[in-house]
Amino acid sequence: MPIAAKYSPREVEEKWYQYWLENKFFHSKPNEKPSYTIVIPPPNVTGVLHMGHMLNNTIQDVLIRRARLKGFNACWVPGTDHASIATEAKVVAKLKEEGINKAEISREDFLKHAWDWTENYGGQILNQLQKLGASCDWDRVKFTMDQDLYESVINTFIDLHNKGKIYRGYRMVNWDPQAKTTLSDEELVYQEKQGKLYHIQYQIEGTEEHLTIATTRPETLFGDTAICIHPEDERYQHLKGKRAIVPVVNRSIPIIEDEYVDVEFGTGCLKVTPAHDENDKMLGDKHQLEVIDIFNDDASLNHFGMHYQGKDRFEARKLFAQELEQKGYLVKVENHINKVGTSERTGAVIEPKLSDQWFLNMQDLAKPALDAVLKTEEIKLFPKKFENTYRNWLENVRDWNISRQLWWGHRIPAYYIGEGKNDFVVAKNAEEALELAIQKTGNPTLSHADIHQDEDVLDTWFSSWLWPMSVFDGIRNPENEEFNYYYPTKDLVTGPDILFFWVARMIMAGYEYTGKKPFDNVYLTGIVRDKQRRKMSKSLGNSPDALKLMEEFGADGVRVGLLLSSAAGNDLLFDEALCQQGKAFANKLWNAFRLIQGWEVSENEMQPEHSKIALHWYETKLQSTLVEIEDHFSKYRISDALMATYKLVWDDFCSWLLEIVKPAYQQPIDQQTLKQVLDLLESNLKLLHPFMPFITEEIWHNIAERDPKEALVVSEWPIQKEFDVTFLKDFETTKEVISGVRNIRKEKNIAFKDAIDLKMINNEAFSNQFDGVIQKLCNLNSIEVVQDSVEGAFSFRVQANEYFIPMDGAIDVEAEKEKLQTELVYLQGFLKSVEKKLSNEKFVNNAPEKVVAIEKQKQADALAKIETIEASLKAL
RNA sequence: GGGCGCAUAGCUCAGUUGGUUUAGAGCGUCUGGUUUACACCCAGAAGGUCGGGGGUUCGACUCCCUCUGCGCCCA
Repeated sequence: MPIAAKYSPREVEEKWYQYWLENKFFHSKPNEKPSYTIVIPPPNVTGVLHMGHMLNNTIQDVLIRRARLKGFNACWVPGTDHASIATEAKVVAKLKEEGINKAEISREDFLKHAWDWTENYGGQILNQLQKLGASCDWDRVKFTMDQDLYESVINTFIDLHNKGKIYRGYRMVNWDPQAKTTLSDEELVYQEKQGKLYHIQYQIEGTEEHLTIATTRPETLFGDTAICIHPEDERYQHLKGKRAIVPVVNRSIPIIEDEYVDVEFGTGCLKVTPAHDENDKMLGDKHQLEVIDIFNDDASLNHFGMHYQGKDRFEARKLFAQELEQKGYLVKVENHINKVGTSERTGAVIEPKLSDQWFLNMQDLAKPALDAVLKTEEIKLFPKKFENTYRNWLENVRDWNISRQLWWGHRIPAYYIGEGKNDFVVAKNAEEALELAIQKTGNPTLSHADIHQDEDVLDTWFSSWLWPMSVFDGIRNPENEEFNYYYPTKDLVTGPDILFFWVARMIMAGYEYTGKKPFDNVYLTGIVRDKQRRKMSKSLGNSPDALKLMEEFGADGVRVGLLLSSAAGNDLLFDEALCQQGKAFANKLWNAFRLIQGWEVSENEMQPEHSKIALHWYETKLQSTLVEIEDHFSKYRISDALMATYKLVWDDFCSWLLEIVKPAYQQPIDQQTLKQVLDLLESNLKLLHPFMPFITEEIWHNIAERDPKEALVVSEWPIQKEFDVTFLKDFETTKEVISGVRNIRKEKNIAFKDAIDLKMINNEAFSNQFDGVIQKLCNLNSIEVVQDSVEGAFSFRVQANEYFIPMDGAIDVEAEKEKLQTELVYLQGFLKSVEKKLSNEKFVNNAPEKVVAIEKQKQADALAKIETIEASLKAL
């Protein structure tokens, strides 16, 4: 049956993915084999597949498919996370479009909408991963809000609370006034903004004197409760112990002294607003200042803002500055660039705000996580350079604010009984909470109506940090068979941007709950950027449509394209040309198969010598590449592993082996050679399968009819055998000879179809084992060993050997001489550098013997070559 | 402001404890080629004083210092 000259991925990919699914090849159950587990970094339910996912999941698929071939029980657990902030924002926006206001519906109704949304869009990204070829165990799909995972999160909260690690604190948090929720430090984006520095006069109480402060936020003046000066500031000694009057507000506030004040900045007088600035809060605590919160939840001013009540903070700033100016309090205004924290999700400027939040004490949790990576190296980061970043964060770790003022997520299992700070219990459900509440208060008449659950939910990371455990139900049932079998997992593949939010915290949770690491290796991928090094983003519109890419280049082509340029930890500059390269490679492989498949077989034909030795060579080459690939994989150098395979298949298999064994036009091939070539092709397919799963499976089944249990996806990785390095080297020399002939043919315009003769002076005593190969690839009548230079011939040299191609017609003696001269000059330069080393006594005495021997060998080789060239020059 | 990292061919990157390297790969560029597997191809070639300066060493792309330019993380 003739097959198409061009490989067309579309139907092939669809067909084989279905086949793999039908035969449950991706499904894993515990068995006697060693496990190889990867849990997917759960993409969030709002997402669609983008280039980052493509890269990340291609790498995971390569690892898991290779593990499967290597005889592990490979299990890749897919799933998604609920992304409370992002999802809630999307649902709120969608409801708004439908004319529904979140504030006007119940929590229950809102959650119904959120679940609808999740069911409609949440699985989308997983379907797209299938197009990429991801060999996840789809029977194991998990979602962070599934009942079992939900319970795991709640149990963890209760446990950590009982251990005293979770506490309720009144703290300054990053408040997003648009989403009306708290953000973690990690969800902030600092942006430089052009602002102004306002210099404002405060009257000193009981005098006609003034002091001047400088502030970027005049509107917070309504919350001022002190002025602070540096105790040693010469300029302000007279202010000590006095009080100042807040302009317009007319409140009297103390002037305090603290070394915290930077005398160089602004005027050296600092206004202190403990409710609205982290540093001011610290000063406030130290000096027992009053705390005046002047903002509503949406960052408009409350009644403390007097006549600005209800006005937004930015509008109030503008208007208040005008009022201060009119009333003569504003001394001057300077331009000032400051870094402002904004919300990663909504873009709103963050308002520091004091509020009641839940915190997790990180001190004890951090210790084992730090040791595991840096001391015992139980967990390895690839590339290693991220260890410093990791250390830096963990050594300066701060308590984790785990509450979010949202509805979509795991609701905090705290139930309040009264108004007091400690009037609450933490329990699994309302029933248990009531019991505990009765115990705690000693009041048996309490009913459900008397307790109410915290309105807030937990940070999404508080569920994903359990992911490697909770997907196997390891939190609720730590002794279950699956958890024991699959955990610890093997590799985690993710981006360095979530090293802290997620990776470090998973490690903490792992040690806290199992005493074991959650994974052995963490592979941190680069960020996919465009050719101009810009991050791919929706707003820039520079991200290609992943699905369209796969349509254009095939999933295999895109996978190869992404991997080719993704050295571990380096950002990947994405260029469609790379996918084109991947596609071309698929086509090359396809055509190699077409060639082999098209051969007529002759049962009588004997195997030619050149085929026999070439096959032996390729077997050896494959073995040496196997070692190389293994080494690359052990260091997570996936792109190098791919490149080694790429060159093996394209250069060694297609360009060398197939050209050698290829029968003459319309001639049949002998059975033995065909069989061996097919075997080797099959080995190639195994090596390629992790990178290009679809086309390899397609060719695999075209080679022979096979049962599902013989499918490539579940076959076996080639066995590593001993191999002869010298033999490989000899072939490399042979290639040089062939190149030499080809060069002469090209330079002298000798058509390939014209057979020529080759004569050689065999100074190096090369074996003639590859003569048949040279003869075939160069179209030679004969190869003859001679003692002296051949006159009237073109010549070239390989090492100290000299080769001649006798040709009728004039030889350009001058050109030959010039060529030889160039070679000679280079060799003499080389020789000189070697001899310089060897004549240096210190080198000879100090360098290891082996190194000296190498230099001596270089010297001898160079001398032999020079001799050859000089002889040739003389002969001319 | 504190910390970390990077700088090698036009581009993207290798170069593993200093010594088989007057430096490698892929892509791109250039030259030639339809020899029926593949022009998504074949055969070749050119291209780098390893960011600048200094030092250690018999020997430095590799180690140290410094300058310059980029990047990242934290505050």
